[in-house]
Amino acid sequence: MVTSRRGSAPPKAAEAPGLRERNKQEKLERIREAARELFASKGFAETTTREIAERAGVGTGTLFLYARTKEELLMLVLAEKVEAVQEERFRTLPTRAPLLEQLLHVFEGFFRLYAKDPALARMFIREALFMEPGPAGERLQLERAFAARLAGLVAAARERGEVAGDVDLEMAGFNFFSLYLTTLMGWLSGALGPGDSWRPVLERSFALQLKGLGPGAGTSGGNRRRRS
Amino acid sequence: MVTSRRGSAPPKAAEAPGLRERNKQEKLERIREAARELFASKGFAETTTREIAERAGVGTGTLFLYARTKEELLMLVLAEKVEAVQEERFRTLPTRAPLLEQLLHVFEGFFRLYAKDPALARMFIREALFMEPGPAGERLQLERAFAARLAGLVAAARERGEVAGDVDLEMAGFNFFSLYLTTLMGWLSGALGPGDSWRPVLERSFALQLKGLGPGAGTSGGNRRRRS
DNA sequence: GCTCAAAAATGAGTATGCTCAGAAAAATGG
DNA sequence: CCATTTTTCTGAGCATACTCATTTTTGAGC
Repeated sequence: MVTSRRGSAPPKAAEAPGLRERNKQEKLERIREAARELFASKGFAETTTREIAERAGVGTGTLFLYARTKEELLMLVLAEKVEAVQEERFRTLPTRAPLLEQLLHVFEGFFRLYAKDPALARMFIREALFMEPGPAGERLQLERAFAARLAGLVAAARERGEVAGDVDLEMAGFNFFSLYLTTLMGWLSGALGPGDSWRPVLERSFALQLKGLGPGAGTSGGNRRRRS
Repeated sequence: MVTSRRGSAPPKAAEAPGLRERNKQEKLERIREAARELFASKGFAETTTREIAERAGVGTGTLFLYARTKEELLMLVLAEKVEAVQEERFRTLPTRAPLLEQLLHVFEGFFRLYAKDPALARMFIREALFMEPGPAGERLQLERAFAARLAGLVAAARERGEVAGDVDLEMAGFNFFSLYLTTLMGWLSGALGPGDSWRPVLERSFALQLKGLGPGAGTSGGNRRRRS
């Protein structure tokens, strides 16, 4: 038998970290942390990749083994948090509340996250929307999965009788996602007026999607106005 | 009075080209043309600013007096065309057709334009959405103006009785713009399946916005289904 | 025409994202 | 324990977007 100096942990196939893999994970974490700190303190454009490498204690070239571009470093930093927020929001969903309220509950999480550093968030959204898909088409998967979850909310609302039986669930999910995304971009660009709140805008946008434009609809939202 | 050598054209305040202004316009046009040709033949990333400068017959530094960044060169090339398409589409609007048809008429123009070079179009949309506003906030103005025109279409439809009297016109314009934008981005990213058509997607998305989700709505689109 | 101030153009220089040939480190095998 | 192969790391170097001190051009007053 080969002498293994620290015999305590023979590598098992199922969960064999292996020195190599462990080092890689550690390095990735150091890079992530360095990027997070620098982006937060100096901003994205003002941070150089060399700084990040130095702070993470790796060579400048090494950085680009873990992220193909500077923008991917930003993804590394934020994608994690976005996913966490998504999970948390669906976990704490008020399952008995009306659809509109549920949707606002979900999206509020994202707005709150992005509010912490709107400039950085803006860069992140820009990248998330337009990044070239890697070997696997990761980027699209995430959006699709999210739209599907929204469709799930609509499906549940249909069960409750809040929604007509013949609506296309996938399309409904897509539409809500779309309205959210555009509102978010406008908000991050300061187009809603500086410091203005996203909430009433998103709420009215969603309400209009729920109610529709047709003259047949009418009373769903509450206040109707006189025809001129 | 000052001696003006070619006395035929004393500079008038209203429309005084002036040698300076004329040269500037000419140079801008040369730059625009050079950028257009190179972007079209080699792609955006593969084209260097030096190439554009050389082809336009100006110094490399001069380029950045006319466009602050390489991306603004792309705006220079495409914004013009987008505006032209917008005008043309509203001019040829089928004023008696239903709202859905009118909307598709307008947006078809954009999709057709972008279809000529989807990769370039993608870069353009990316820039148009996320460019820092210059001294004046040009970028936002354009989108607002466009959304306002859409709101105008909805207003006209309301006159015709196609749309309920109590809908928020501005919000309706915003929602249609939003649905268009997201569909466009998905299409340009190839998320609708490669070579797939944008039309049915956009049509269904708009139809859902017109009809709404509520169980009260029903008959607007035509075919209604029984509740299960 | 000549002089001079203002505007515009220039291209050598700078900063920085990213590459790649070679070095170092880890696994593998005897 | 050493030899060999495979994987990972590295930083000098490259490409190129953009800057800025200097030069050139324009137009007005005399």
